Amino acid sequence: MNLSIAEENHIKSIYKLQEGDAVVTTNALAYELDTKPASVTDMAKKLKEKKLIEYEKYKGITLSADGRKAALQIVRRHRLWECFLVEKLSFSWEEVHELAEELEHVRSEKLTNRLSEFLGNPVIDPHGDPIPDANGKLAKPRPQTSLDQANAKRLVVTAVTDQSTALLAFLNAKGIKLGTQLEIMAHYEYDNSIEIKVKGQSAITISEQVAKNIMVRPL
Amino acid sequence: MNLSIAEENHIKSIYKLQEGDAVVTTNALAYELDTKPASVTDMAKKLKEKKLIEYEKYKGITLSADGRKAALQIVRRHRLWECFLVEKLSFSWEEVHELAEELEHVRSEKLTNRLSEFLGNPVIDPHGDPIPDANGKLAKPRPQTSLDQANAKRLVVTAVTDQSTALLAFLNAKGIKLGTQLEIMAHYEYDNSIEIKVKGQSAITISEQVAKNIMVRPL
DNA sequence: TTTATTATTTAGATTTGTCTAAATAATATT
DNA sequence: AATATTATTTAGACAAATCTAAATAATAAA
Repeated sequence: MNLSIAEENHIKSIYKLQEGDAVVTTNALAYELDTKPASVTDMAKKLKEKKLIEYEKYKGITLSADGRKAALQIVRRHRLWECFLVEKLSFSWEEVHELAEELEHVRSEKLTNRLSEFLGNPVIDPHGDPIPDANGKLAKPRPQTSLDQANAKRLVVTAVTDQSTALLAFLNAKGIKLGTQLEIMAHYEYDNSIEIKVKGQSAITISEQVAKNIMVRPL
Repeated sequence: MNLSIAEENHIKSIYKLQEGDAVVTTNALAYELDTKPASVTDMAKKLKEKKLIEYEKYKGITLSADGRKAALQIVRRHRLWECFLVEKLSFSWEEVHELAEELEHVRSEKLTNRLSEFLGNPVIDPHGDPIPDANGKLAKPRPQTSLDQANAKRLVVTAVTDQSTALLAFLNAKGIKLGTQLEIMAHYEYDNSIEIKVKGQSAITISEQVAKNIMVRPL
């Protein structure tokens, strides 16, 4: 099955919005892809024709087994390129998403597998997201909670759920990245902000919104 | 100036066919791009509009200064990716062209420059072609002749002019690559075939057609 | 349960890049 | 120089991916 870039992008976004099994709505997908609902409807018909999604008028979209397989390949490529950019070309965390967005569309299995090997077959990308293997299998995620709900005192950053450039740049400025060790100093009930100490730095206070998007596990 | 993939491919092929200053014909370009002459005419109008080429009806095409600059950037990306694929991902000589053809369209200067740095700022690619630097400057090519016209006995392979998979696979099978040392044993007048000894191997005979596409310089 | 609101789809248009077939220009041949 | 051949362009069509505006379905509110 040879997918166009537009088709791949739709498949990938459906996968992202589905989060397991949820039905994806036309509007949500249009918003995610920065297009119009009418365009999504058009594409949905095409992808249904190709048996990559299940879709009935007005009933929303889910990936078929084939669609999920395709999505995992795209995600694999995306995350491997992110690793490459960060580890080999010294790009910072927040810069890599857009570039990986382009590189992911080079659909060569051989290239993908060689790249993976070159990187030491990593299983998580620089944002902490798991990288599907050549068969599309995801490493089972280690238990993690968002920082605002963590109860342990000493924690390690394992992922960031909002990958907007703004948040990633903020975290970068504060010296917070994957694997960074944190210590919770205080919770402020008033606005649910949290005071944390980043290992080797002085304490800072972060908003609830930021805390919600930082995933951690106990050290 | 933001070029589409189709526009970039046209620019690149014009650059390739121009070889310095020659005028490129509609038919030649169509053949090179595996499209139809009518399509080339359409694109020529568009590229002229964008001031990337000089073009008058029935008079053929040449690159403008801007067009040449754009072409050199594309060529730079293409050749850097070829280096990456061969040196870092252990692809063989003849496999990399198609992949680089896709990777070259990721138009990020930062990525290109970081990649170049990562590779040690190479000045020739795995086929022996020079890699333009960030300003589009080409290393001046060292004096070289095709193997069928060489007069020295002992030679080094510096480039291959026909990059068809067939030829590259042939050379690969015979253990001939960039930097390979050759010794000319005999010329056969009958069909202009040449007997050569590849360093460390027994002698082989190659056709005139092959010899014409292997560039060498005296050892 | 009507009515209002929101979500989704349809119909028809647009852009990009391509094509075929026909027309025209340039070049080669007699 | 007239004619034949080849190269190039034009005209009109098509597919992919998108859009806007209007129509319809689903859902929420009165």
